[in-house]
Amino acid sequence: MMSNRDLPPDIFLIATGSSEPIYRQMIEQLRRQILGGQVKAGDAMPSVREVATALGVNPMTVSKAYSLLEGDGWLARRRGMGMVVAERESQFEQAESRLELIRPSLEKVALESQQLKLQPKAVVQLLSQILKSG
Amino acid sequence: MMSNRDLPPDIFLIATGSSEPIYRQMIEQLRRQILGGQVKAGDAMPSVREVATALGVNPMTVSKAYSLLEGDGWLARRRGMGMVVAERESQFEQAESRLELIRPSLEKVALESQQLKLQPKAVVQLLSQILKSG
Amino acid sequence: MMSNRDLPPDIFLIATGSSEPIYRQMIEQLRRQILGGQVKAGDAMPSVREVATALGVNPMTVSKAYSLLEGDGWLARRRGMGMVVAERESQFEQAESRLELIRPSLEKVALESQQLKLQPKAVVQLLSQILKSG
Amino acid sequence: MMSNRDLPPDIFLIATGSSEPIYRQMIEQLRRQILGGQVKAGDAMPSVREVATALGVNPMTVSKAYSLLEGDGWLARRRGMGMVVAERESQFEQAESRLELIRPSLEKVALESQQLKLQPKAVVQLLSQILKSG
DNA sequence: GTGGTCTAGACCACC
DNA sequence: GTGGTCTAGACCACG
Repeated sequence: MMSNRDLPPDIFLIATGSSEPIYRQMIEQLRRQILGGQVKAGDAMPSVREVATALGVNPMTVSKAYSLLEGDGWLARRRGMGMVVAERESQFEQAESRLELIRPSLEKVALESQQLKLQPKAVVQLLSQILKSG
Repeated sequence: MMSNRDLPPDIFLIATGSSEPIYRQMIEQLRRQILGGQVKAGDAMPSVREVATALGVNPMTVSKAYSLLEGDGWLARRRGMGMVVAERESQFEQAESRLELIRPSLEKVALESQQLKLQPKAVVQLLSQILKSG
Repeated sequence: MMSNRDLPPDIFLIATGSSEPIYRQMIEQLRRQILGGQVKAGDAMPSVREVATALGVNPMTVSKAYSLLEGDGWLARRRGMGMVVAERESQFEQAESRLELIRPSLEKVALESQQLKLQPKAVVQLLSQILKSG
Repeated sequence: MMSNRDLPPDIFLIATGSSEPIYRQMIEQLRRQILGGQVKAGDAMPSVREVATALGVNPMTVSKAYSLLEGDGWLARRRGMGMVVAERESQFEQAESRLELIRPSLEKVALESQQLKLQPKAVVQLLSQILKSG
């Protein structure tokens, strides 16, 4: 099934203070929103200029993010008509595969917990609480 | 209570592939090991040169990590005799305070989970499993 | 000798994925078909609208290709009756001249072969094979 | 086997007149030189600034080429020490695989030949001649 | 010294 | 209107 919505520029939430580059934040956010199903294949991305003014960043920064997303097959260019979310082999859409994508962050948590000598139970409880409140 | 062990160079585990700077990895790891109690006040740090060769990184990188750790009061310089883990006010040693140090990593997990539309329960289970196996 | 066929819209084969602009692909293809004799002076071109819908491209793109072909004397406009393939001085119709038109593509092949350190013989054989199978 | 030469800036030959973007020319050239064996894994790339001044282009243009090559696994970053040609799974190093890389250009030749109604034999001969003279 | 990021502004090709 | 490319120049992080 193919979606054809026009996505608004505010699909991106940029933390200008973060040390993570703006274009990287955009890439990661869109990837997760595609994998999470909030954004679907066929959806029309907001134009580079639109996003740039909405976020208050340079158009080239947005363009860089779009280009890299295109290079990795997440977006497709429609010449002279902007970009759309690309059709993807659905292998990653499975819930199990998505769960695997969170593993690296969880392993980071595990390493830090161990070095802080924290009780596993306490860490798990804190995560549960954060997940519920979010 | 004062410890006087000579710490080995392999207290540091560096992921050269990671995007996190090497000196930052070293800082965070030592901090957590001090807070976790694996490394104690009075322990003698391995020399810059020793660590550099063991890890295969630039001595200046190790030196930078040591200097920053000294600047934050985690290490103390003993003239001509290398560095030792510093005495600290025990405020951070409480388990509750240590638990707070893991919160940022957990919040990152929460954000990613939400964007991947993962079941909180599944994420929590996966973390439990990783914590047990580690 | 003057031909008066109505050419079908599928004389154009467009690779939308290619980096070469659509209008450029159309121009090159028609030029080669005229030079190769598949398309003859007097043949009636399909209308802009016809081609656009058949190929799924923007009518303006087709129109641009037609205009440029007209500007170079490959097509002629008959008021109110669409475009026809123009009469040309036959200088290019000679086989030797046509052969020269393939030279740039061959030189590209030669450069790539050299950088890939391929055996000239192997490249020539592969081309022979492709030409036979096509 | 690992090479450790310092590559000169003139491994790149840029046609500023070409419609192909500079950074793309650089990417394609380096890829072919790696596949052809002229440039080997472990070779140190000339610095961005060095290449930029040698070619008379903007450092960001060179940087873009390097970044994309890194993203595709052709180059590896050594933090603070420049870039090196990356180790690759040797699957592409086989002569047969390299030969396949020339196929798209040959198919383009075949299409053009057909539309120009050229004799396959004449095309093959012309290619042979160009390959010998190059 | 190295590469990375971002900005500002210009120009181009395509539709 | 769309995205792509390039320049010039600044600043930063890393080693």
